[in-house]
Amino acid sequence: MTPRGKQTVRDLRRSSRSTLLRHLYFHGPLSRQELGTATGLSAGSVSNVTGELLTDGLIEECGSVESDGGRPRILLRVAPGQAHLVGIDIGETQVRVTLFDLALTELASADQPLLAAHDPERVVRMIASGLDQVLTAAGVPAENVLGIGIGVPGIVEQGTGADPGADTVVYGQTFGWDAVPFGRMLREHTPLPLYVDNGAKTLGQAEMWFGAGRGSRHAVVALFGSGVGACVIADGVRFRGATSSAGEWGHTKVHVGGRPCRCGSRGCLEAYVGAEALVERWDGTVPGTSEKAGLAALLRAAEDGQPGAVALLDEAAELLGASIADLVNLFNPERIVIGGWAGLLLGPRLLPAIGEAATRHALAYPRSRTTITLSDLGPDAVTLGAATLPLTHFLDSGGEMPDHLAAVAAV
Amino acid sequence: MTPRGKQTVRDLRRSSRSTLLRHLYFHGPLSRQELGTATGLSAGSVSNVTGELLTDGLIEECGSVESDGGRPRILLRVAPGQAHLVGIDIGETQVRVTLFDLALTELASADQPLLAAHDPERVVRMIASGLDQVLTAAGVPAENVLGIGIGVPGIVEQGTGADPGADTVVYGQTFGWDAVPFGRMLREHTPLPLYVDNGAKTLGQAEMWFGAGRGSRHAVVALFGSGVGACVIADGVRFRGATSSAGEWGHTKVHVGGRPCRCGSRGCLEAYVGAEALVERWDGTVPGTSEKAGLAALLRAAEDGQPGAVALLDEAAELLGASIADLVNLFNPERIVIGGWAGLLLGPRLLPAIGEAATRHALAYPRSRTTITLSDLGPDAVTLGAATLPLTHFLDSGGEMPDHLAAVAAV
DNA sequence: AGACGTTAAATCTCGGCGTGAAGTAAGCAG
DNA sequence: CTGCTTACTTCACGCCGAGATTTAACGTCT
Repeated sequence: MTPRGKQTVRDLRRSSRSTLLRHLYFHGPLSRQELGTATGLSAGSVSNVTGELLTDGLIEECGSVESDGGRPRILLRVAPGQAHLVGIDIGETQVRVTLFDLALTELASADQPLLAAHDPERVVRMIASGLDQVLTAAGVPAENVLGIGIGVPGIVEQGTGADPGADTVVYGQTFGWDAVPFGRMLREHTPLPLYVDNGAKTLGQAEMWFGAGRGSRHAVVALFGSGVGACVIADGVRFRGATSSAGEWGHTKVHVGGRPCRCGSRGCLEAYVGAEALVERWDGTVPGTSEKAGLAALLRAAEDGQPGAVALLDEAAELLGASIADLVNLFNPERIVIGGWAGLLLGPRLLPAIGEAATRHALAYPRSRTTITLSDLGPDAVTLGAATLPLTHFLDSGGEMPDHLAAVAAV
Repeated sequence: MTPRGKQTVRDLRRSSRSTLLRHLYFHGPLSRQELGTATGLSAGSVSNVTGELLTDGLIEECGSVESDGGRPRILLRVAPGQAHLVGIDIGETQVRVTLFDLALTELASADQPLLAAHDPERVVRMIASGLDQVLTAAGVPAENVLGIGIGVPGIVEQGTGADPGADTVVYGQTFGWDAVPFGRMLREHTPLPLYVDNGAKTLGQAEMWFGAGRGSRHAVVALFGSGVGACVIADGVRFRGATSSAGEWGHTKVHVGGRPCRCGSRGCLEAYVGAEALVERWDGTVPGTSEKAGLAALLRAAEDGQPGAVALLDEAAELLGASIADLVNLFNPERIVIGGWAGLLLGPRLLPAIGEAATRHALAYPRSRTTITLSDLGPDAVTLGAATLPLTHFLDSGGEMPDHLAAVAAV
């Protein structure tokens, strides 16, 4: 059933390198000693592997800590400037390209407005020029970039071949993208490794690494914006499903046959509590026109005690709670994180009611093992999460520098 | 984020053994040659490892196939009688204990009726006596049994220690079991390795190994009986969630605030389409009394064109389709298998309508990648699926014979 | 200052692994 | 019986991690 590939003795080394690199990355500077006890590797192997990583320049010594009378421990850490990462957020209104170092501190950013036209070719050109901008701004040569992570709207079908990023196909209903060969188009502009995923999913990744999901292995990051989405993490890994489209929470039904939804079905969660739907139901605004202002107005009205607004938000909390209860029943997560701009805006007011509704609607046992919290990440989380895609690959491979260097040089 | 443990060079051998054993198990008799090309191992290693497995008695030679003029290929297969497995189904009305050989052919079975009293202590004693019965009936010594897989109703919290099966705790609302230390109680009667899981989940396992889920890596087995449950398989592995209770599909909402459900919430799927609910809505029968007959009567009435019955079944198909659409959106499976006794009974009539409703309610892209089929397993699938639990462990470990032999001998 | 104890890290030996090449076994055709 | 083809086995090699041993780097005590 689960055919794990064969392994040679060299894979052991890769695995050791990966384990040590990962541990150093997430648990700060550590001595070889601590590294050994933490990872279970013998002191000899730690010495051996760290020596290799040191000569590769992937890690570096950084000070020492005295030990009770003996030789001091030398601390090791991942060398942050040895390699770089690019995270890209293709949003509804702009394309944002950010360059990070290995420690994911931001080095340079380039925003480009994306008004009416969402022509794929145009977006790709904007990415290419943004890439140029951030690299020259930070003075980082392209061959130092481990890879480019991109968060796009819509469903992303991952490639499977030797260059999977270049085979990525995007189905973005909001952009009118239907089976756009996004990876292939990008590949014509850059030889760097490409990692494309849904923007909500990269946001979820950021939340798991640096936000409210930190420390949990099973979580659902619920994203509440114009639409509603979710990113499911199972056992520390994003749940993708057969074609990477798992987690489309917004079109789960809360009232079968109820309000019509833009997806063509009726009674979807999004048709009730998506920001677009809420604003429309509140003041009849035409969809798409300044949702953020409309939602803020709805929130102010509710805080002023206006009955219609209060009722609308109460209903939203009830439905969100019930639908979160579905997530609890189906995924049994340790934690549910509510994010997205609408979630951040309404969260402080709605969270207690949502939690209470979830308790009423979910099975008692899994609900008791779940906490529901608000996201605590800023607006740049999508690019950050996108950058974790190549970073994950880097750590998994034990710090393998991609062999695109030659390709970059050749271009 | 994903700390994979360290590995020593000996783990390689375990991995190779597991790969070969697995491949032989699922892809029938094969020659060493074919085994090598299929698994990617070199011919030398295949010879080496198969030699080891042969002397361990785990595999055996079985005939040969001529090759075009050259030395004939010697076929290898897993030795079916070398070890045995026990699968147990704790149902609403009986406890069934079945002994299998390694090829999962049934050797002996013992049924014991379980009427009103579902006292855990009594159930454990019935298991112990059933175990004795099947072992003596088949003449298999206890130390030949690799382990005991048990499907129980309710939520199962897996243990984590050195003897995880013995730390299993069961929360079975239908049986009135609240945090029953089921594993510990069983451990007092047998030293054999224990593997406990929810009965619906073991049924799902059986479906994936031998039923309609065969060949898919991402699937949802939807179980439709008195209640409604599901078993989610992601990438060939059962999706457990944080506390093994993932997949509680029956209490997802189809109409928030709708019909009251026995779980305490309202509008759950189970409150509309569970067999108990259907029968009650059809003829007002008190819950629990001969649901199967009631459901069959409902089906006959619908086939006779009785409007109430037709409407009820049409609504059930619509709701099931909508809720299956939720599963498609959230889990993005390749296949959805509808099983359970009620599913088998109503399936032939409802399947077209369910599929059509699912298409209307799910997102187009993931829906187009999913097929919805009926289960094709018999009523003994729960024990079969339960037996796959120790079998999976056996294959994963590369054919490790548990060291409980000493313990068995000592008892 | 120098010897000593203590702890950290490097080095070395050892058994074990899978690969790939070379060698052997087992059938068939002429 | 010879030669050919194919299946399998054996073996040298490079590499791995564990564990023991050695070296390094400090504080402290005399």
